[in-house]
Amino acid sequence: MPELPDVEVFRRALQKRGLGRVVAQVELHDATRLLEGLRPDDLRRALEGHSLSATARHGKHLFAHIDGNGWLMLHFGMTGFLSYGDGSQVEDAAHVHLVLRFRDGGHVAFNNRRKLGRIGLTDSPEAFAAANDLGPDALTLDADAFGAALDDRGGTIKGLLMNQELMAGIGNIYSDEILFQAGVHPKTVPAQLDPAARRRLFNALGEVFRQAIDAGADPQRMPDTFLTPLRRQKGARCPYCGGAPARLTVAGRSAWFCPCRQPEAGS
DNA sequence: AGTACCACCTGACGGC
DNA sequence: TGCCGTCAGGTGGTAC
Repeated sequence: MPELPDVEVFRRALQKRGLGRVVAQVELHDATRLLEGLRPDDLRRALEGHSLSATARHGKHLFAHIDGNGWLMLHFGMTGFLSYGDGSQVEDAAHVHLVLRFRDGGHVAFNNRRKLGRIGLTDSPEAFAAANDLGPDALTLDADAFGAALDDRGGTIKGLLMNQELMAGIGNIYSDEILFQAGVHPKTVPAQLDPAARRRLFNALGEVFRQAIDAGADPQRMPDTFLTPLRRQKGARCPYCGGAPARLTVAGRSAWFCPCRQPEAGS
């Protein structure tokens, strides 16, 4: 799930349900891999007795400000999400690796089935982004900065969009959706895209993310012009031209696209 | 600079 | 039903 829109939906939920609540207890389960260097005690010391006082997001990373004590960082990998409860009972506990139990009796749980996510502490989201070579959040780019990011770039536009050092937040699913809406083939060489195509991509990025966030990042609630809900669906048809979506491997990932809406450059 | 492949994990799904 | 291969929305290392 977790690309920029998904994480933004998680952030809004945390903002609504976590803000101002005091963490009484930090519970870790089989979380060594997720902590990576951080000791369980560091996390407990940072959080216990403190309230969550703000939320932030940079690309696919979610941050929660710990009142007077730095920031908690969560990265969701391919399978992570947050769940909430008013009581002590944690849903799907087998895949929950971190629980923040609030003083008021409720909790928030970090569910991460495949354990490909990360839990960390940082001085600030900005410091974290800088230390981890993350480019600007994809939703904060303006058209000029986006266009310039394509200059002198080889490889594929799909690979470029997913490069977190250039812009943070776009992953496999949404790179396909942005390319589909913009009518650009995933293997196009970035430097060869003309200004009009760059403008279409920039606009598609903003529109796709805005609409996906509005849909709660749930494919079933996305506009019927979206390709995302049609992935891997037998007999699916392109909502624009009726053609059959196809699959290719691009930049090592599975790319879905519409061959008639997104013709290969030069063809 | 960019890609290919492997690794990390735990499933879900399709074919036989 | 069971077994097996393949694939999965992320990222990091290494090799080319």
